[in-house]
Amino acid sequence: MWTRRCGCRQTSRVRYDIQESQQGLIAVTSSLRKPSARASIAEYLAEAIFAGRYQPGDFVPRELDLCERFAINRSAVRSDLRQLVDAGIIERISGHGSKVREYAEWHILDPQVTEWMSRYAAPNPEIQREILAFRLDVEPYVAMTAARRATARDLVAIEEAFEGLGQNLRNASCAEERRLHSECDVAFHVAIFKATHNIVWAQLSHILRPSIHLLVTMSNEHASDPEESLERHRQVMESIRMRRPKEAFLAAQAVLAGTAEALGLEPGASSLGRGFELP
Amino acid sequence: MWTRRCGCRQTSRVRYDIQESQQGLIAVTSSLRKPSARASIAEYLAEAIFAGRYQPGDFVPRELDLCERFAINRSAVRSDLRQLVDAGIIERISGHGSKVREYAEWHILDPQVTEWMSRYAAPNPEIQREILAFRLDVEPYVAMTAARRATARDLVAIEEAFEGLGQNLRNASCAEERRLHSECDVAFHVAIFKATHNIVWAQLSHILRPSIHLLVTMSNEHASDPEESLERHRQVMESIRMRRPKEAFLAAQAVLAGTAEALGLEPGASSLGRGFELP
DNA sequence: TATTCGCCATTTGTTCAACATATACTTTTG
DNA sequence: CAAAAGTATATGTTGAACAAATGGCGAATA
Repeated sequence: MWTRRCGCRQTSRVRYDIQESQQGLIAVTSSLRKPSARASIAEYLAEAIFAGRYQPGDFVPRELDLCERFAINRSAVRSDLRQLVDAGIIERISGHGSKVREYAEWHILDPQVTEWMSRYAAPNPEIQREILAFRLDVEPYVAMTAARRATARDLVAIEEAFEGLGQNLRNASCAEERRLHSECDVAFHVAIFKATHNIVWAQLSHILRPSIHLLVTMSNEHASDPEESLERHRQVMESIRMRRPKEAFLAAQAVLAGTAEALGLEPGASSLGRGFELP
Repeated sequence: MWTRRCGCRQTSRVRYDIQESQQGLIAVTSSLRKPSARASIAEYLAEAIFAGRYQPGDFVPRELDLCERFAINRSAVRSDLRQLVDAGIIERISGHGSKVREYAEWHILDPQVTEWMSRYAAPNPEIQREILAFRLDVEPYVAMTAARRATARDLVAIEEAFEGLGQNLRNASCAEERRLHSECDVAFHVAIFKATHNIVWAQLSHILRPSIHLLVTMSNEHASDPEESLERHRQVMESIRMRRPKEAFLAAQAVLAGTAEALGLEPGASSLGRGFELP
């Protein structure tokens, strides 16, 4: 007779719910309420990997173990693992296991990956610094382009985000307020990328998310003048509205200057910015 | 009794091999030799979608149909469809079908997607033009950055690609030669992106593939002077070697100028290039 | 007549079972 | 001692059945 090794009975499901919460997992769905919305293994593993509990070269638990831990069948586990493979995060070696790939091989431009990065923030600081360096490179130019091409509709999006930025600025104490502020910050920059009316730039806006999120988190500690930051954002917005590309370039640089410092990156290291006499 | 609706016998498998080849599919593996390397449904659908046979809003065949056509089981089909979902190309609607998403929603920065784009080329020309516009925006700056940061090892990669570019330049008649030339062209530009030593830029190098591929295809018709193009590439390489950022910027612009014209994009439209007095 | 409710067909989502294949380690045998 | 054979363990593939979601059709109803 073949003894079951994967499928789990309802009893064991409850058992694992408890077991996992002791290990500090992300919230496992209250399985009794809505059994359809199953806990995503991809989500769990992404969190674990981004947090560094599994590092490049490590092997994540094998399929059958994940089946047990999450009281789920193998097909579902494999489906979720597939997502990590498509994201370039893990590599499946037949007959051996699933290995975490090197950071450089991750598809960090994939929206799903950037979402994980912002959600489970502070992945390895190295990638964060790379992304911020990239932002320092391109954002001034993106703002400049937006100043040339932005339509009225684009301005609406930018302005709405800016308004939200101002409203959620005051009481940065509560967590919810901070989250909203972060959202608006992201929305503001994304709206500018979209205003370039180029599909590549627009998609690149996704990679801002993690670094902006990290920045908002850090700015709580360093606590630079929020009023000043808001004013700098306003400068960017106004320059775009007035169709003044050069001013937009400078204003965007100013916005990033402070944030770069907070992360220990000097603005002068910008690869695109140097070598030019600014207009 | 439950009648089988998905799984197919070996007989039906042969049947579909023939049927599909009549429709001009990509080569279906000679199923008798190596049954392990199964025909990828993802590959087939990607080709069909990129070729425009399924357009945004259309529904691709349902799972069971794909099972039949490719003589494969449903799990495999679902696994492959998952890949297209992760690429943002299709959207699965429970109980309805799998719909092709709008071009703007595709994850065109995903390496897998860019590979499909270059392989099955000529997706919608719109995206191609967007990508080239993006290249016009950033490549000069990337070359400039590379000129500052390139190591000796980076130069080796750049030079090797350049050598291959020269060797496969002469007889552009045969398809294999053209393919090699295209490969080297990609390798050359990718090496420069890598030389920036920024993970984001390095990954962005993937999006070169489709536009370079298209360019090589078109250059067969327009037939601009290949010697001249090679010389321009050499200029970029030398500028990077000599650590002359400004020259690298200009040389890269020159390389792209001709290619832009071939695609009906004026270099002056570059969003990053304008507004500055070049050094 | 128009509208809403509920049934039904279709299609994707989940689960379970069994076997095939690839890889690493171990044991056997020359 | 080394090469070959075998074994343990993991992922890969296949097949079957059921569950859930969606859309459309039709009947009951205001």
